[in-house]
Amino acid sequence: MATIKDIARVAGVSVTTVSRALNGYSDVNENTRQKIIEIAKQLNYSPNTLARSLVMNKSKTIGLLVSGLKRESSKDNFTFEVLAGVNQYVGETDYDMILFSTNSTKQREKTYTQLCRERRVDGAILQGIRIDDPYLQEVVESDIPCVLIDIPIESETVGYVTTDNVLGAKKAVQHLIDIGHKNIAMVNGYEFAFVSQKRLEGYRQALLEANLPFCTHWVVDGKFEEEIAEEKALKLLKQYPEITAFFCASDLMALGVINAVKKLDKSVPEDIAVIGYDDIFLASYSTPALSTVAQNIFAMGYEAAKLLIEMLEGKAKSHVKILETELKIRESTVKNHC
Amino acid sequence: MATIKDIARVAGVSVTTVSRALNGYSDVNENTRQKIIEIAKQLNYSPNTLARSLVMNKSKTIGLLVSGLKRESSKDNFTFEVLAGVNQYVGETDYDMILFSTNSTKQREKTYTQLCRERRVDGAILQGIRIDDPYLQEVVESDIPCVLIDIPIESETVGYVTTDNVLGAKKAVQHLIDIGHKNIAMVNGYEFAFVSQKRLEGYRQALLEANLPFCTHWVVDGKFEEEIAEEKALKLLKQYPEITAFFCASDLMALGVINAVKKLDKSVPEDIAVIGYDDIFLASYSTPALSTVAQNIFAMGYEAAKLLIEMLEGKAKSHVKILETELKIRESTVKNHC
DNA sequence: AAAGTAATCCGAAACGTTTTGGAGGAGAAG
DNA sequence: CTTCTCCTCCAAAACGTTTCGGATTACTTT
Repeated sequence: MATIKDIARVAGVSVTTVSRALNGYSDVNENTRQKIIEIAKQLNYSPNTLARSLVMNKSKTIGLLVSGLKRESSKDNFTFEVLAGVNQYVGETDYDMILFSTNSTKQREKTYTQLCRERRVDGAILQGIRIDDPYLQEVVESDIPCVLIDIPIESETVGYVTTDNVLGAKKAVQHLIDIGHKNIAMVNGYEFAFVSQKRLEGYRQALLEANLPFCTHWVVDGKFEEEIAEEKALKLLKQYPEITAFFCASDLMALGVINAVKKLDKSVPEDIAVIGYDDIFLASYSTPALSTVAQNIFAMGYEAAKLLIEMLEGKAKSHVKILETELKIRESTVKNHC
Repeated sequence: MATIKDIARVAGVSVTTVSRALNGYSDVNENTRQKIIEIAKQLNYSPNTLARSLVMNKSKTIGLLVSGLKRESSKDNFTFEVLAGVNQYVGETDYDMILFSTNSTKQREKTYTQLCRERRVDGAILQGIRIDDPYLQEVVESDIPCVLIDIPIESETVGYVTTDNVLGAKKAVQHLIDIGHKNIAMVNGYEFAFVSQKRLEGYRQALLEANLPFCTHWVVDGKFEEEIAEEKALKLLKQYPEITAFFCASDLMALGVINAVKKLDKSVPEDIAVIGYDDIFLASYSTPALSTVAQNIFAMGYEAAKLLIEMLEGKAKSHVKILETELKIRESTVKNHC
């Protein structure tokens, strides 16, 4: 493969000149530059990024660290959409993306930090990492610039992007209230999840502002899983028949709740209204079509990449980016006739 | 960041010895080795992959070239599952994966080959590239080892993985025949797609073996799109009311066909049976649940990565891998009572 | 005692770039 | 004629590794 040396030899100049010509420095004569470019083309020259990175001490590469890259995770394509978003922005720059995933058989006992350091990525984006993952601490404490998705940690080298979960939840619950519901239960995700805490807060706020009582017994954790949500909702409905609406912290769980309702021979939305969160693909296809709070996950990936690269280039004004959500009203919520 | 030199200095040996110690060569005393390893740990040493790659002339990196990494492609999560599969296998080795996508704004006018050469990937996997994409030719003609997904090209440096599309289609159509259908139409993808050609072949074989007529008017192209399939099916049903079953080259198109049937106030599967191809996530969730030919797309990614890395290490026996498909019978096909 | 062998180590070159600190020459200004 | 400035170029060092071809020492074998 042709190198800069080959070009230098053919052009009868030094490697320095070739390097500077190709990189657009001004201290090389325009004629020489053209000649060099021409020769480079003829020799089908591609610069060796490895060598360049080595000497420049930066690789123009960012790492995407995910943990949800398993077969099963295609149900909610959260991971995929983040990835697509990151990829989109990265493609608009001269950076490339390298993918690290934990679900590798742990035979290679390497931490994220080691992977990042070895591959000399300039920065990293972390997605799907649990808040209690020891690696999270490690990465955050290392000097590798990184941006987190849906985990609010901020420092000199760390930023994050998330959505306005409080407001999103609030809008959903307010919608339920608007259409006449007064007894609204919530199926949350799980206690330690940042988004769960925020969505609970939104739920609470909406109730309080409408002068409705907030009752902790009406809030259950569904662990973001369809089956668990179904089970919990079933219990709740049996115990508190006055409940007429559910706010769920994920669409998948909302589908579970709908199943529960059906099992009791009631129907959605006539007897019980259900609203989800996420706007996964399935939401618009299920029957009844699911009302939900849409998060633009693609945008989260995009913004995460943007933020990271801005940080790397030293032109990030802020280290956090909060995206908006959008209420999507479909068939699973409708005016309450009670 | 600590380098091999730092270790050498502290240990009082040469860099050569450190390198050889760390890489497990036998010509270094076990005591020295232990001391070196100890020091390496203390200094929190991580090898610089860039430098290593540069001198070894291989990067232990493979490139995944996809074209379908757009927001919209989350409907059929083909791309995602391939990626997950590739990632899975790669994670089991000491390789890493770097992602290239064409949907980058073309401001960076670089071809795949250039990207691969610049980043010095050892090999590449291509997915979602159209058979008439000029880059395909370029990559295949270059000396970069690569494996293609669903494109049957084979050479010294090129391999591919695909599923047995002829057999898959045949099984689907035979199933329709088994349950009593005689007038079976097909909605294919598009003419130049390799898989479309094969599935058509399977359709034809099944008909012939059952002594049913093969009629080209009953085969239409839906371009793998839901709406187009719906439209074409509508026309077909109006023109040939004797049709009682559809074999579709993708699940998405099958959903379109079901819509068409509904528009004519007929029902699936009672009036018209429909079978799809792919087994996308939606297939099992739609009503009626869609019978289909399942492809293990995750496995395709996995096997592609496996094949590529075997090729790179010179221990690939064959350059092609053909995976099996599985017929999944759900609600959209049922015994024909006509 | 000489020669051979095995174990352990090391110097230096190489990989392909970028960058630093000038060098050489031509023309302009004094 | 001398000095300055500008333009164009270059030699060499540096980045962090691996590897080739010995070199040294100690021990065995003749």
